[in-house]
Amino acid sequence: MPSFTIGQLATAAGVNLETVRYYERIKLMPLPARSAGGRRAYDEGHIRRLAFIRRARELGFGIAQIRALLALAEPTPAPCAEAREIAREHLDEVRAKLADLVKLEHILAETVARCAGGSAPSCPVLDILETPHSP
Amino acid sequence: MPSFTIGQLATAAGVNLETVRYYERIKLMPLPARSAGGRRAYDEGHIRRLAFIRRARELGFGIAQIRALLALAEPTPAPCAEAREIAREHLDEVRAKLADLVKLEHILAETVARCAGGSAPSCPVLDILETPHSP
DNA sequence: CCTGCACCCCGTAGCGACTACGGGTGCAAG
DNA sequence: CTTGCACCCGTAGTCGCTACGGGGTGCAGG
Repeated sequence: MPSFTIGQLATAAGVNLETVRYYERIKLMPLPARSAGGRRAYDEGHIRRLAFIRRARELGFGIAQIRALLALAEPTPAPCAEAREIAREHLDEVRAKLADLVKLEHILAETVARCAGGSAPSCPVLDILETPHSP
Repeated sequence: MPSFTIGQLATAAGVNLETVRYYERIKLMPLPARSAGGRRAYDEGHIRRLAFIRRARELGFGIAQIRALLALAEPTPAPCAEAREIAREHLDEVRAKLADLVKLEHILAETVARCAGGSAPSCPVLDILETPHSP
């Protein structure tokens, strides 16, 4: 039975060590066994769970969503519809953010481009900030 | 000499009242005059400054960047080049986020689409998260 | 005049998702 | 045995607000 320290677990899953302790505090990771000296002892199950969490975070899922996904991953009977629903909601959020960011990119790019001409009497960057609502 | 309460200022600039007090605490907004009863008394200059801040926040500038932009906006002959530089850096950040979000959208959309077929033996959503085993 | 109400005062704590700090301890190599 | 790293723990800081609670102020209606 191979056992891992928190540092080994963190490295294996590609997560900051402090973050592992944080996940333990918020009960996203279970309390592991302890060595004689009081150190956390993890197994491969923990590594897989933490890797799952890390991947989900990379994909922008929130902690609450990850909790739900982990709960679905546990029991066997077809949770696919529920998992899809969580992912679909998240996708909607991502698309909304994306749309906002695209608009923002246009405004900023245009403003910066207008600035490139040299020393105008007034600065387009400051101008756009002094003007209420999008041009 | 028209004078405004904090509530009027907040409404005029389209900002939450508590946010105005927060901006005062972090010295983004100056300490205003006070009425006999101890209430904050603002003028149009404050409204313009707060509106500028709000617009910059809408465009995703951070507080530190806004501080820099406000410093540039204050002296009369605005050094346009410096303002452009701040905006250009911010644009780079926005574009980086945008690129990440686009990738994310693809992965999620594809995953959710694969799920739509009905009750598959394994769930694509959980699969992509690299299905771990019981915790 | 008095009451009721909206508005304002202030300090503090909470959000999400970590990250950092500081002082103390376990363990293995030299 | 001693060095030095990895780990232990609790707490506080990050960003940009938002909420809460227990008061005080100012003004209109009765």
